[in-house]
Amino acid sequence: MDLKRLQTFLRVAETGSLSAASDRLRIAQPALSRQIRMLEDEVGQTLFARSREGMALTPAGELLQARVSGLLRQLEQGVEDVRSMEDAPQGKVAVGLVPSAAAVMGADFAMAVGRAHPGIRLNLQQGYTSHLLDWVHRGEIDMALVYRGAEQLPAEQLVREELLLVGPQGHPALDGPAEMARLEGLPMVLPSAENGLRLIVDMAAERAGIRFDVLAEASAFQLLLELVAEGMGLSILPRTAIQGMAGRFAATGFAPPLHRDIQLVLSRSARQGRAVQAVVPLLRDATLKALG
Amino acid sequence: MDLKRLQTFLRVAETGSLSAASDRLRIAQPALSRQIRMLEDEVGQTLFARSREGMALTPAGELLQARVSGLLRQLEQGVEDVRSMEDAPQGKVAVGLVPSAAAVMGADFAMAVGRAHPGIRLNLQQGYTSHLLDWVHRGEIDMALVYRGAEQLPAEQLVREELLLVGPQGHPALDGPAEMARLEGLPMVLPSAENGLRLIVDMAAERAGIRFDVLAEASAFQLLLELVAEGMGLSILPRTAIQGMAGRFAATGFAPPLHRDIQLVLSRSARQGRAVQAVVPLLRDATLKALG
DNA sequence: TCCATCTATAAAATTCCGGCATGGATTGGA
DNA sequence: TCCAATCCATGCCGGAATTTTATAGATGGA
Repeated sequence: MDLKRLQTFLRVAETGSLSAASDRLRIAQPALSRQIRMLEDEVGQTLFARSREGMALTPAGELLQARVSGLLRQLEQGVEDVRSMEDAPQGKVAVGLVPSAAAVMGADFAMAVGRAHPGIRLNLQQGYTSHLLDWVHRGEIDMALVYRGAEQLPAEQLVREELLLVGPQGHPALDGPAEMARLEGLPMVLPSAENGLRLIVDMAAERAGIRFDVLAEASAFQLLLELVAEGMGLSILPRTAIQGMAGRFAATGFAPPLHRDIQLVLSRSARQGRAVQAVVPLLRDATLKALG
Repeated sequence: MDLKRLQTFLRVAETGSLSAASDRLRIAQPALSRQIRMLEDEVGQTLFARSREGMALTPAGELLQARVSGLLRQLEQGVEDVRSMEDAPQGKVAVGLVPSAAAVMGADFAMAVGRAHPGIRLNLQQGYTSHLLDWVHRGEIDMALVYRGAEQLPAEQLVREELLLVGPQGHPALDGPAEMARLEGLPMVLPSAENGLRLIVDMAAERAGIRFDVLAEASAFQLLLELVAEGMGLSILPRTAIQGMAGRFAATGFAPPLHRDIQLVLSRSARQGRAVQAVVPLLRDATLKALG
């Protein structure tokens, strides 16, 4: 097994073509062709389906990619840790954030890492909870901020955000604590389905045995707030989303309260790597500062 | 980073000398010398302390070994899985067993694996719970049978063994359920301290606020039983240890019952690897058959 | 002191790999 | 229908990297 071969395999797999990978790797295309061929011989499987459009992974290729790519990252990082043993931590650290977290605190977090550990190159991935958990599990990324932890991975509870019913000033439904059951049929503007928040809201609605009248969906909270301000309907959003908006909106908590948990999950490598360990407290701090 | 370099590094590290490794790898010694040198340059650390006795790992070397060896195993196995995609599962699977489990079921288990999956090469490691958990954690082995699971790893409860107070026929303490508090000062022969069982017994004694009068310790249950038969003292052993000995000994359970749990812990790679997945049910069956 | 046992170094031989030129296949457009 | 463009594959060559062979250097024990 040659490591370089595996790396070129991964590169070709992600670019989807020999010629494209050849540009990025600054290696002539025939060389890559031969590398892939040799890897295929070694493995005894066809890894790519060749076509006019380039190279597409076969099932065997996908399996190899899934099994190998995380391990290579960890290997690199392990060597990097040894290299910078008595210096400041160095190397690449990959962190996954759910979109809302990325928007609220991504930049601050990245700056904090750059300031505290100039030797660490941060790789920020954005994705939904389920994908992020999968990546952490496979070692593609070292840690992630997600909305509900996995049972199989150790998760650390960081923040519990309360979700509020938001509407224009003076709306009758916002008088006192909100009850889910009384929202039956009310016009709503809600986060769209790919948002983890929506899942929580829908589940709560189902539990209360009601259905919303969802007039609009949007993934950006900003947009939702504008729709609410226009009087289109009510929304359900985390408290942080309407911070600094006092006066333009009214909001009230639910009874019983509705909330979403933000958890930090670490990959196996995260408990070993020095660079990763250096980043963890910064991520924790940034999260608490932005959302706590 | 070259993979071959890392592998020779590991080999040299475990043999402790260039010349010994050169024999095993069928590679001339100067080649190894150069490989190590280049790895050291690459990492920027001295990995071995050279002496007339051979090569001893420096702290940096130990770190590298710890970080890298598990990953390489998993990498090999990943490639092997792709290679044998549509065939029967193949490759090496490393399993750790606590000594007592190894003695009771090790052979049966190994035979079952060989019978069901001829392509799988089984690597059986024996060790104490704490070591095994560490190895699983670092990916050195794929799974282990241990006495208490780790919090950080998903563990599956397999068997709960009841521990019995064992003594010669007619001993007064064996009349009815035993109570820990009444064993104060009684002469005992117990498993020695490296045995996981002893830890449980000691903790129970401490909880009851008593101390045994430990006349003898032994790690082999067989030996302990002989001492008990000689009338040297009482012992505390799992029920399976005295199976088929009815007539020679009397035994009674504790109130409240004392037991030890046998758990199966899987490494991260175990949830991906095909070969590993094929072995898991066999290990489970063998355990239940021998101890359940 | 001499031998045995390590690792390190130097030079020759070999193997491996990347680059260039080119071929073959497929598709889109004139 | 034919040409051009865009893929990947193959053959050959030169250079880099690695292994082998041979040997030196160091060190502790008979």
